Amino acid sequence: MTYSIAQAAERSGLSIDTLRYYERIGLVDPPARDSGGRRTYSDDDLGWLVFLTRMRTTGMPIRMMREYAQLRHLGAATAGRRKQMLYEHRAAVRARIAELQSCLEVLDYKITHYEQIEHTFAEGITA
Amino acid sequence: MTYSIAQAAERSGLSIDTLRYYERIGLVDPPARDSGGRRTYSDDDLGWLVFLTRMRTTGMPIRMMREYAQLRHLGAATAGRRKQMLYEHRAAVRARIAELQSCLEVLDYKITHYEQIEHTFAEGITA
DNA sequence: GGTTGACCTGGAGCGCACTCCAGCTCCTAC
DNA sequence: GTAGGAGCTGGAGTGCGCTCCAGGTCAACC
Repeated sequence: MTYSIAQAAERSGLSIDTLRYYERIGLVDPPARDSGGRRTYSDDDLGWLVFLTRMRTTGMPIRMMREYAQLRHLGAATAGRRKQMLYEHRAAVRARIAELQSCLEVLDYKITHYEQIEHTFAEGITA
Repeated sequence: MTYSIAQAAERSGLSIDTLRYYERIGLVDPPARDSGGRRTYSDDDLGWLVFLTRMRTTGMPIRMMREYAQLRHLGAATAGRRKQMLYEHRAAVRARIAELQSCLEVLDYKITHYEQIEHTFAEGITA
């Protein structure tokens, strides 16, 4: 099964421009081309794109994804280093979640504060 | 208690340049100045800066913080709208956390995959 | 009174991750 | 055979959030 760039964009959640951009900067291998010179993405290509979008979502910088892609290119010998990268990134994502949760508490506190003001104000009116 | 810009930077976690930048774009009110024309931040100023850094950490865009700052300036009458903004932002933060957690699962899966490869490889050697 | 160091201003520059554009080719359908 | 639409390329432009810089002022210490 192969996909046009439009289909690949739709399935990966990236824009067509972004797909070409990722190819240009070496984040994805150049896909096959049809007789007319158009890109045809394979299921493997799609899988990689989806993985990339997941990593982007977690805030992995492009330069890191590129490094990962290059290691992947070098084959099984680099599996250890790739695993190490994922370990480290996982730790970063966990830290980020913790950070967000801590800020969430501040938000909750602030919102409670606003609700108290409203409450006080309502009492003032009925009193 | 007042603070120099360097002290305010240290306590808020923002850089000196960022403090001046925030002032320039209307995110913080211009602080008082000493006889030599230097900024002197009050405890209130500091409190606002800390709140801003929390919101920035959660990914609130600067334009939204500016809107919030402007509403705050208009006084108690805008409290409802500010609360509404915080509600919406809280929902966004929660969604973001959920998204990160879902990507974390992908990461876990991928890492497990690498560990399995290593395991298989180790067996191959000892066999 | 000279040097040092913190701070000032306006404005330019930067890194990131896209996003858009002009001008072209190619296939398809009528 | 031509009109339309998808895709192609190289390169320029964008938005965000800072960050840096030159050239100056000011206060304090020696």
